[in-house]
Amino acid sequence: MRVAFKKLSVLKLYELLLDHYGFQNWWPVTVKDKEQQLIEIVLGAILTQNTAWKNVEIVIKKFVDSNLLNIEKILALDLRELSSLIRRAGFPNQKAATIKRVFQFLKRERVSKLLTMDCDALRKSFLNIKGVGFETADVLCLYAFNKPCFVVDAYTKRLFSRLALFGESFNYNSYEALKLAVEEQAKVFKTNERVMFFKEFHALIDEHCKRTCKKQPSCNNCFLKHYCKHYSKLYKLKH
DNA sequence: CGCCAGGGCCTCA
DNA sequence: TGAGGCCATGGC
Repeated sequence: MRVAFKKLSVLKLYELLLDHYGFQNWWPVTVKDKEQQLIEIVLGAILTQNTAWKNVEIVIKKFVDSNLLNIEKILALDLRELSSLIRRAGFPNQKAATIKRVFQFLKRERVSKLLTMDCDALRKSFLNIKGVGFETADVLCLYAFNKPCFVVDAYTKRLFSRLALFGESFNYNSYEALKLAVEEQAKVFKTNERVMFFKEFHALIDEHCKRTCKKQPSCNNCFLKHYCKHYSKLYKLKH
């Protein structure tokens, strides 16, 4: 017996995920005010670094309840206060320092100006901030500043690698290579559609990996198994 | 109790 | 330039 292994394209994968899980509407925010939403997203992006979102939510709620979603108010906290406030999200010392640096940057450069910048320039300026790596920079560009910017994370690497989405010799460990490959495929969209596509695609990938394509994957229940190189290899081993 | 979570930095080869 | 140690807390 052979497994029917069908190769997926990026856009086909997106369609399948969207059909299966529905619209995710990321990034999740809890406040209504647009300026505060941007601050909530920036905070969440830093707090969620290698941390379960559940813990981030609890910390964000503290900021909301204390009316702290404000650049000046966050900058007015000293490092020790900030660190203790975010303790539950892990790495409190590192993240407190990063939050300070990012909000100092937002204050100095002005959010209104940053919103008018193109994605590449904005991304580069975020990457200059210590504590902001590729993923966080891309999350800020895409979700906080609505720039057309695909976010790669550990889930993306894992899923694409298992699917062999770009073939078996592709370097799925390379952040930039994965990002560029997806952005290349997204050129068929207009800018606004592209932003929405990147937001949803990233959210859907994370949803699928949390539920099914875990470190120890639940391949038997996976609706993508017939498209998956990983599953087809498992299947061959068993038969 | 051990593993892992919506990473990033530093070091060292 | 990539692998490995470290940062910290909480859920399961």
